[in-house]
Amino acid sequence: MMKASSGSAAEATSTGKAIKEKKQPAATTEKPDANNADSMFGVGDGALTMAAELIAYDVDKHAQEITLTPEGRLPYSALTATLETIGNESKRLLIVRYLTNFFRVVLHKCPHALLDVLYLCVNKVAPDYAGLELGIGDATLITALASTTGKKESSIKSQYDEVGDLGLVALKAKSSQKSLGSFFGGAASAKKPPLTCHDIFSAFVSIAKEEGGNSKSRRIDSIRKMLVRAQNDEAGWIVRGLQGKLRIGLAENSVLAALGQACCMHEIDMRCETSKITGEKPEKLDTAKVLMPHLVAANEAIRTVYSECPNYGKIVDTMLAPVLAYRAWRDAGASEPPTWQEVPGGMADVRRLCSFEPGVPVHPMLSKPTKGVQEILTRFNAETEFQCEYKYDGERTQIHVFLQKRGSHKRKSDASAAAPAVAAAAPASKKSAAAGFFAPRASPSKAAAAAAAAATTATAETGAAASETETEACASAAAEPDTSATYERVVKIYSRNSEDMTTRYPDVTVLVDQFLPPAPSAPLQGTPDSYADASEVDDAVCESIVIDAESVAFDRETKTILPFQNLMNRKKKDVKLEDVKVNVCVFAFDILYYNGVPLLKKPLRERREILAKVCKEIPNMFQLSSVMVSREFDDINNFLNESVGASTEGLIIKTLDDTYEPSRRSLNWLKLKKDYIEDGGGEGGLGDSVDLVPIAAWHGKGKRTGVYGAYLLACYNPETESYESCCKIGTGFSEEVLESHTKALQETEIQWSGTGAPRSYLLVGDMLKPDIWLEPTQVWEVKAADLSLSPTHKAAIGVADEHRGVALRFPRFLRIREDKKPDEATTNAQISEMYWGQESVQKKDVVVDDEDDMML
DNA sequence: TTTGGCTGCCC
DNA sequence: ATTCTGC
DNA sequence: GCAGAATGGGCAGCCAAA
Repeated sequence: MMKASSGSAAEATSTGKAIKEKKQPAATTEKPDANNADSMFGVGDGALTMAAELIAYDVDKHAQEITLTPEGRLPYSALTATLETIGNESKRLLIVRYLTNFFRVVLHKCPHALLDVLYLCVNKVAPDYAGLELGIGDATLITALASTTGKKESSIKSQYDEVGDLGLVALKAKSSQKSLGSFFGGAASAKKPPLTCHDIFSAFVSIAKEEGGNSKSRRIDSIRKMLVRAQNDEAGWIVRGLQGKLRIGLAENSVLAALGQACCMHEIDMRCETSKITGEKPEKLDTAKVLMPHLVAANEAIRTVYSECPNYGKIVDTMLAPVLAYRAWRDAGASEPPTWQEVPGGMADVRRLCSFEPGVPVHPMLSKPTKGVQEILTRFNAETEFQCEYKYDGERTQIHVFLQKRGSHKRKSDASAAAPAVAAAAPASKKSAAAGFFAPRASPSKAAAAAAAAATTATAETGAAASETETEACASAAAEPDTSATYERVVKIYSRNSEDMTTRYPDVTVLVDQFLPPAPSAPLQGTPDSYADASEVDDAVCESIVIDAESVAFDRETKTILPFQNLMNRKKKDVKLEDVKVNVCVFAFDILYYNGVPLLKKPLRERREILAKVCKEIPNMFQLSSVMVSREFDDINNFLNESVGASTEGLIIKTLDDTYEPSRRSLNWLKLKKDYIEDGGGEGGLGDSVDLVPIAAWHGKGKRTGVYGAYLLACYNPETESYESCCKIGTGFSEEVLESHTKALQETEIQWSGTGAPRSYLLVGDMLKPDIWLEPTQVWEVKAADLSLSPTHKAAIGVADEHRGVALRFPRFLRIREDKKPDEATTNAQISEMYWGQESVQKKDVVVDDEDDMML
């Protein structure tokens, strides 16, 4: 697995293979599993095999093949070897199994490296809500590679175009330099100690934290240092890691599956090991059939935990607490009786200790597209009740409100790392603490305290960088009422991708006090674990709440919804209430938490009822989303039309009995937009379909290497007989179509090495720098959701707007219009009309209207 | 001081 | 965002 | 039907070059 290839060419090919290749149509022995989603969770056919293979895997043997550094660090090469193996595999079950077994080895050999490894696998540097990002893109990497190898940036770029993978470019550059015995990876580096996972992750974190003057060059220096120390194929993985995409068919969901299974297996292994000491007889889990339910449960647990507590540091600390306690006990010579089993944590406790709390964003429910009203009706049988709801075109906003001790703001790194230990020492039932009676605290034994310390140390060593910027959930303050303290209600706002947007919405933050019941002066006593129904919900006082909503740019004068673009014009950093120029109306559509009670497992029907009960609508500022319940085709169709008339995108369809548990199915809602509808008939407003001409192209990357990955499209201006750029397009192509387009259009390439467009009849903004230019020959039918005034594109410039052209939003390829010549493409005038014809765009100035008429 | 490239993050 | 693809 | 990986327009913020 870790065979070091000596030849540089072999190294290059090695990573090259990690790009998924098209599967040969050759006979496969394994039949495709129709129900593969389930087998991912360990329920299908392949799952038994998976379990059996996990049992058969000799963790200890593989652990011995890895040599830790003298400091006890895990070599980076151990990870890259696994990534390499995964990259050569396309079966998801196998990918997950490889990673699972690697995690098991890490847990066995070097548990404190798990967090580093996890972060490197998911290509993150901190939890999403911590607001720490690498700040490295392709351009920076190209500069870094050029400076490391002494090559020109243009040469790196053209190699990138050719091989479609910057990681591969790094490897090639390295090997060519190696033969010259210079810069990177020369003889000198052979003496250096190997890179460790900790080295790489720490470097990533420090790159992310770099800011201010010369920060770019400092980042590049860091990258160069890593690349110089890299051996074999490591440079490729470093580069891919910095790109933020490993591109080996392994992303967050698979990593979570592997984490769950690995922890499950490790606990089983550990129980076997310790049973010899304690004399206990562990449950036999040595057959696939017996093991499988445990794997399924572990999978489910980790998925749920991560969706409610998206913080790997906290999860790992919690999972490892008993393990580390055991090791501490074992390493201490086992003179005292074992108490590590009392340490809370591991699979048994992780759900409880890492559960949903205000202050940490939950993964939001998402929706998937449907083709029309009929599809919705056929999808739901007659018993399934559902609601239709406007789909507002704004920004997803998850609003958290919770009580916090005054002045306790954010906890610092030490508290963050220690959080699991603190949580562990707290009573299991929140209720007993909140009730204010004598809280039976499990007074932590010596070993438990030691374990807590060990867990903290592990994080401090390996994960401090990540933890430091993490904001802890502060709602736990409510569990320990402090009579001397005063409390304030804190508001946090998170985006669809769990980014902290609080500072962007001072207006929404202030709004909270207007639509919510007043805050209690101290934490509520005796809050229930759950509500039997909405009537039990206290709407007199609101201590805490989490609301799911869409914030939409709103004109309070005309009381109309403004286009998405207006919302994006708002300032984003350090926004003061007075700075707000573009007003917002918050359309709330769900409630996930109220006064200490999680509502995720309540059906939508009840959540909606509670939401309506506790939130007071403030017209044009805070409203509940428009909802309609009916299963009549005409009703739904009318509601869809009405929604479009109200400047929204369409409808979201939600079943009334479903819960809010994104770990189970994050795409449980359906969306219905006009432009999804496959009409067949005329274009008549059912989404915008236009016929445009490809006039330039870009080389594809990754799985599109070797074909053009994106094209520049233009509309036709009959007056000037020129083509005006309207959008780029990069989706809607099957692989076959990508091939044929490349083949056909390569013939029409215009040789050109100058700047700007090669022909006067190609009107394209300076910002766009296509790889190649094309003579206008084809017409493509393209679908879009919307049109917008563009800073980059030129379509209908001087017609739709004096200075700006029109561009398409969400463009996708439909088909070639064989029947049309380029000069029969959609015209600039038509594009202008379509732009101004949109509901959300009001033409206020009648004079402009007249001018348009005169021009025609 | 202004401009423009790059990046991340909304959709 | 949308779309395609392998499993 | 999931998960992953291709790709879109366009905004503010940041930093470096002009």
